[in-house]
Amino acid sequence: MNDKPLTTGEIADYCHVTYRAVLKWIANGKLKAYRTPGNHSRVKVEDFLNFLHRFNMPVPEIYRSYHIRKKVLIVDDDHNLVKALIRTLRADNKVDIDYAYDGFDAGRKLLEFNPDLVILDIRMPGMDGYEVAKRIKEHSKDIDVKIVAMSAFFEEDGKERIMNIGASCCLDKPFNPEELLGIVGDLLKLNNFVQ
Amino acid sequence: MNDKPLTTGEIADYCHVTYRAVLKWIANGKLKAYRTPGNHSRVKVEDFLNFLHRFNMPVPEIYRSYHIRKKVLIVDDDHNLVKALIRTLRADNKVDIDYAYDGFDAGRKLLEFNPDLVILDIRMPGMDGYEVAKRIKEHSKDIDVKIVAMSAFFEEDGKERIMNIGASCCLDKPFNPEELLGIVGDLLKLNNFVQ
DNA sequence: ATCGACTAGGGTAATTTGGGGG
DNA sequence: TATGTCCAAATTACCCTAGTCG
Repeated sequence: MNDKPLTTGEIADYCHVTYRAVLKWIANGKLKAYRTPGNHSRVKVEDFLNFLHRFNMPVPEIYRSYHIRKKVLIVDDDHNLVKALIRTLRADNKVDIDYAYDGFDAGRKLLEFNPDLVILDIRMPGMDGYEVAKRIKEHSKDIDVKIVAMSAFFEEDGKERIMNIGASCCLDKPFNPEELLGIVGDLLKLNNFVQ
Repeated sequence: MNDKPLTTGEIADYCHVTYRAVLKWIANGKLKAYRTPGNHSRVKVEDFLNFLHRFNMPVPEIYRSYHIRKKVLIVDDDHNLVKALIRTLRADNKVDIDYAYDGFDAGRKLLEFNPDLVILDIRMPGMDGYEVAKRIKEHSKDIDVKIVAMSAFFEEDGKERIMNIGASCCLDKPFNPEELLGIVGDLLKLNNFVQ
């Protein structure tokens, strides 16, 4: 499979427009791209496919079977629990994983790692989980990053509150591996290989 | 062969109307289209030809020999059987395939994938196969989506009932690959070109 | 370093969209 | 109800030259 970054011309061909239009898409932020030192644009296959998906555009034949490997970010201060989560997800081998032990790293990795789903501990020392969830949702207005809220103890209106912010579901600690994999697979639609 | 998506202007020329009329066709759902990020419409050749056929409009010279690839949707909760069906159909390589494991996805993909034929398991947990068949037929009043009913066990009046709803035929599980390919090829007239 | 092919960017033309009203 | 026409705003296409890529 070819995962070589695309030039504006190639994208123009795939989308049946001129490269001039593609440049505009990049310029106004609709299509994410980086630049070579010589100021030419390159687009990662992943970004291109996300773009196509967001605008309901047809996927080129060559990329039909390209499986975008989804990314999961784990945010929890409990190192052992993070390791357990990683073990569970890694055994399934369907997602790429990164983690953060505190709010700062969580914010950094949100941009750097650019996850599709965040497993978020609501109760962490020195960090308001609800606030973090809100930031994630703000950051991802048109990307739709899923949030799976976790906690050993939800205050009485906690679950409702976090769901209102935009979490997809709440899980109690300790977590059930099967349940977790089911939820993650479901949210990321990991079992569809067609289209 | 040219399979580049069409603009409203090109379609207007082919159909001898103004592009304004084409836009209306798209707006009221008669002609399926997608949009560029800049909100311009593009129509896949396949959708254009379906449209022409449905309204008995003449096919432009250039597309006379264009072969529309038919689409088959498999609806069954048995993952292994779905895989077996996909293998069988894929080996024949005459149709595009998608599948759904439950009623929700079946409904979604009916609209999204827009199949020409549905292979439908009548007996699925949490879903009334007859009801699903009825919905498919309602949805496709002027598209005529074919239904191939499948079941490991038809109740005594089951076959009659599903045929009355509009299924084209009934198959027992396990299925016979040759028979399936024969039926699918027959129903979709896979050896004909666009007239 | 040279070459052919491609890309960036500006300016301008052509096309598309949406609304409103024949 | 469907289509043709007029309008302004937006998007895309086409022209050019300079610069980059491989």
